[in-house]
Amino acid sequence: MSNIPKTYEPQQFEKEIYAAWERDKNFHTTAEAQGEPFCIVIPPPNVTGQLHMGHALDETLQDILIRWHRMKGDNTLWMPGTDHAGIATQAKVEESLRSEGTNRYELGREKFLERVWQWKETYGNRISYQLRTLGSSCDWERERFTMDKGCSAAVRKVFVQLYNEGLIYRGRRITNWCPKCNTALSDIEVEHETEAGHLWHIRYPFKDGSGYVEVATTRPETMLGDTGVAVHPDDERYKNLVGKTLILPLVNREIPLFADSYVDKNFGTGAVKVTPAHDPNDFEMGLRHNLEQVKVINNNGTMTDDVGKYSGLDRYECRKIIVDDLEAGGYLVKVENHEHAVGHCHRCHTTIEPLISSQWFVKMETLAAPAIEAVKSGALQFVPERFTKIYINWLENIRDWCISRQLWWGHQIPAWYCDDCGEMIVSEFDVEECPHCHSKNLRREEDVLDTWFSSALWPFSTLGYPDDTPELKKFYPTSVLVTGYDIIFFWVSRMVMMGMKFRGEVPFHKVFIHGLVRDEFGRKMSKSLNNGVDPVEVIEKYGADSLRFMLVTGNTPGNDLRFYWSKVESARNFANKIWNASRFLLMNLEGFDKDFKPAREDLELADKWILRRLADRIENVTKNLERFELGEAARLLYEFIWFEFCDYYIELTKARLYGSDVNKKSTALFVLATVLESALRLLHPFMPFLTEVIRQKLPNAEGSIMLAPYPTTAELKNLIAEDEGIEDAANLILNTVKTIRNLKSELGIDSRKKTAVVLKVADKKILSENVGYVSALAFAEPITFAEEKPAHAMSGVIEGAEIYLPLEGLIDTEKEIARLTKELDKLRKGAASTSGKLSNEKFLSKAPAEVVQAERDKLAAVNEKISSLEQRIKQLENL
RNA sequence: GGGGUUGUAGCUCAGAUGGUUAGAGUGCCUCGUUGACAUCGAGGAGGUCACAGAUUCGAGUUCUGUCAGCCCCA
Repeated sequence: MSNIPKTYEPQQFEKEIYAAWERDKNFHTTAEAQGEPFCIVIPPPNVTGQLHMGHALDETLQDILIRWHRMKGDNTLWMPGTDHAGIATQAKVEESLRSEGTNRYELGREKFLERVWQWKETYGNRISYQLRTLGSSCDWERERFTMDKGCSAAVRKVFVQLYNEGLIYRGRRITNWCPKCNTALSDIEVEHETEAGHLWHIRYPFKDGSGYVEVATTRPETMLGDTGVAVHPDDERYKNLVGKTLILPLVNREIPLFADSYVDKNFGTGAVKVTPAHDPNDFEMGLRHNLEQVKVINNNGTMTDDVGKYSGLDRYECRKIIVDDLEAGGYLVKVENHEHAVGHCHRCHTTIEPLISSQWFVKMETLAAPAIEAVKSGALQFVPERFTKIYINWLENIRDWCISRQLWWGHQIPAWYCDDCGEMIVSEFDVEECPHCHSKNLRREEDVLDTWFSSALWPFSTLGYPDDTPELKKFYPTSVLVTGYDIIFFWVSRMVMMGMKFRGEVPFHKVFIHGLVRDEFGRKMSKSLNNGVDPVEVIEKYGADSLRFMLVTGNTPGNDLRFYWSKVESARNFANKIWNASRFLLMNLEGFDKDFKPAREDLELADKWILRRLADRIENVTKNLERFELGEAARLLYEFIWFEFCDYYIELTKARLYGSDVNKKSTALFVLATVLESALRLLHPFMPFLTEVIRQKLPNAEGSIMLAPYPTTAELKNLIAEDEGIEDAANLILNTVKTIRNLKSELGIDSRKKTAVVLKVADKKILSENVGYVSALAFAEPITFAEEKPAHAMSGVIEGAEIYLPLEGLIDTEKEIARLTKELDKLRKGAASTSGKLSNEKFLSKAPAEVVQAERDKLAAVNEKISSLEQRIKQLENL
């Protein structure tokens, strides 16, 4: 049996291990395979993007669930793939064109798309390969892309059906326009931020010269497009004035003063200028009151040609000049400071301009209803549950979804316009001839769909839809969706709506929500701050296992976490610990019989104890995995492996390993190997590489660990005896050890220096049978048993034993008395609180019997310790 | 304005369904390298669980309010 190198160097094996898994098709499954289906579809990363910490977290959580289920024996499928990310990808290619001194319009649509596909080919695989370095066990043979043939077919089919049912419509509406990205955006792609602005109060004179109305606005430049002034119908100040005509300053347009209950009487002057072409609320009012829509701002954020001297000015430049002109004309009453929410493009952060244009929309209300019901009925569950409310609240207040984008990279909308008869044809298949007038002068709609439209179909398009494939039958609905809370609206809700609509079932049963990975100061990692930590760099330095373990520990579902290099180091140290414990075992296994099986009666207390602890961990790790408490599961494994297995159990086997009794040595080795091997399997979903490498070296462990069964307590049935008292005995021994260590430290004795110990115990059985354990862990030798308290000695009292370090000459009696008195005070306080409870009638009558009994036991034990200490102190005082 | 969330050791965070002496990692202090590991071992200091009420025999945990931070929506 070969051993492993002295230090843990993940760089030496991670790539190789992954390649072997992939080569052996360990990630692949089929619809026909055995087992309960368990399926996760990956949240597709941007095809031309690169791995960031958010992906690393998302992937790690998914891979843990996937590997666990695969080991459990489920038919486990992790569907990988990437997203075409319309705006982001197009922006990158446009940027590269700009550096070449050209642009997409010069190139033309076809050539431009060729360039994007080229771009995708060049960078498109980078993200997939980076996911591999994390250890993600995706079924790569099934990798998909939102613009591949299948996904495109799904998009077309869905679009056409929704259109035919009247759920998709085209309309001239006011939409959020990004002047920089040069496209319309949906409502949720707009981020509102509070900005310090101004409120300009402007006089609008009546045509008949009978005075004026004062309006207040945050955007004076839009006044050029005003076609009315509105007041609240109940506003006494204006009641008699409604219906009169105003003259728009600077423009001299005649506009009506009208009443509409939308107006807030308490805001500004109670009179609001109405610009139907540049404000969504004004647009609605304009429709209600038949107001003209005068567009004064272009798509690129400059003023239109129809506004005289202001034409061509940038919108903010124009604002300044308008204000100056108003002031010069005597129209400006006052300017107030005013904070207000301003919409920004979530991609480029440019201030959004609401503009009227022809766009495509999805009618949401009928689609939202089943998606709400799915959650209310429990068919779909959020983990943690609190996100349910956010989801429902959003769906209940949903507005129609603007799905058209003025981009070229994406799914081009399957609609054609007949230039001869004006007919619009929406069709799943390309159209050559107008079905109405048979003209061939057809123009295809130039707009593409919002990227999220195709992502919304992801859970079934990747499984084969629109074809009715075996995979779709087997794996839909998928089991869990793992994603960040930031895309519940963008993605999760839309998948549920589309899933309900086109499959009649939820796309996934559970949505496991995680938070964001922040930098060490708690800031979002972002390009503009340049504070992102590259996971690839972390993997290169510390290994994927360490990164994964760091990401999953110390975190609860739905909460953000901070990235600290020290946390990665700590995870790496854990890996190193496992590595060295394994190395120790492998070293000792050399030359020993692999097939040795101990008889149950050969097992010592330590063996029984560690096997019990293992069984306990198997149970609790599994329970926490089931509850999606992955951090808690990881913590339990950390504690078990480091503290119980390494710090105690390994130390306790050394006497046998270095002794001459072959049977004893073999027994110890067997238990060591058994426990380590189980622990590796338990840990494998979290740290896949390390566990694989080590397990391959262990005897009786065949094949890849990722295909081995996940540990169950049933495996240990033959080893774990039902004898009572193991836990108590172990506690007595470990407490004795801790006390001796403590006393030695108090005396400044080197922890490894052998020291004589005297024990005074009522029941000698456990300690005398296992005195070797105490000796090994506490470096105590010789250990003797006494009936009397030795006079010159440091002492410690625990439940069931008194411990003495008889070190005449080293003991300062005064100090020792002081130390024991302090200890005594502490115990008395504890006893007082316990007996207080026990003398409380209400406690005795209302608390459950076992709680009362526990308190009684506690008091008895404390009292025993107290009297022992009191005697000891008296004894010392009489010296 | 509505909703959510967080407030526990110097720092970062765990603490299901109320009952532990409130834990871990990291940092700090003391000591320790001949037999797995200094990426380590032994010991230690460090907490009015934001604040105020309420419920309860019993509250870090439940409820109400206050304060502070963060997020989402309007």
